[in-house]
Amino acid sequence: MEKAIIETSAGYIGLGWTVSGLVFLNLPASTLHDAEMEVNAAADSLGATKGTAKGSQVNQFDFKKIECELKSFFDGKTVSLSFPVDWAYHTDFQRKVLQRVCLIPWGKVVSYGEIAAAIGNPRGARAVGGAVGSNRVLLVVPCHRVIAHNGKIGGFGSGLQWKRKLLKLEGIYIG
DNA sequence: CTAACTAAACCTA
DNA sequence: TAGGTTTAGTTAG
Repeated sequence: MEKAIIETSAGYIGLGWTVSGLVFLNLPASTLHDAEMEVNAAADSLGATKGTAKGSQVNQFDFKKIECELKSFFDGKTVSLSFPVDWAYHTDFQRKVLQRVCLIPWGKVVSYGEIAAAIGNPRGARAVGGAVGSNRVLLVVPCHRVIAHNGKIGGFGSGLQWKRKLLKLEGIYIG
């Protein structure tokens, strides 16, 4: 697995990917050191820290593009952030949910229940909550655009303040 | 209309 | 089996 860190106006973003696509993408950390720690922790938890050969030509992944879009995103610009993802570390159900979440356009929000209905489980809203909570590819899979059915913000594993901040970047205000 | 509480529903470890 | 980024229904104020 390849690893890298991208600097944006909001901080240092760590990410990891394979030939198949992105494996994880963290939220901005305030220091380069923190970002490195997070990247290593993420890679470790996936048990894929070994064999990070730098020599292998794994540039099917458009690094330049994601770097540009991430910087733009935190500068408040509208970007698609649609990149290939390596779903190998997710469950089938989680993949279904997350791929559906990927379809939510910039600046829009959807409820957990709507996602559940869209994948054929009208009563599985809570399961959807668990699935988006397992999302390792933040921003690329815009799980922050999934909120509760009554317009409330719902939850966010990495900290609710982040969810608010991300939505604010897209012009959405809650609470 | 809001707040509080309950039950139902579904996936993951 | 417990618990999570839920939701719909009921009841009280």
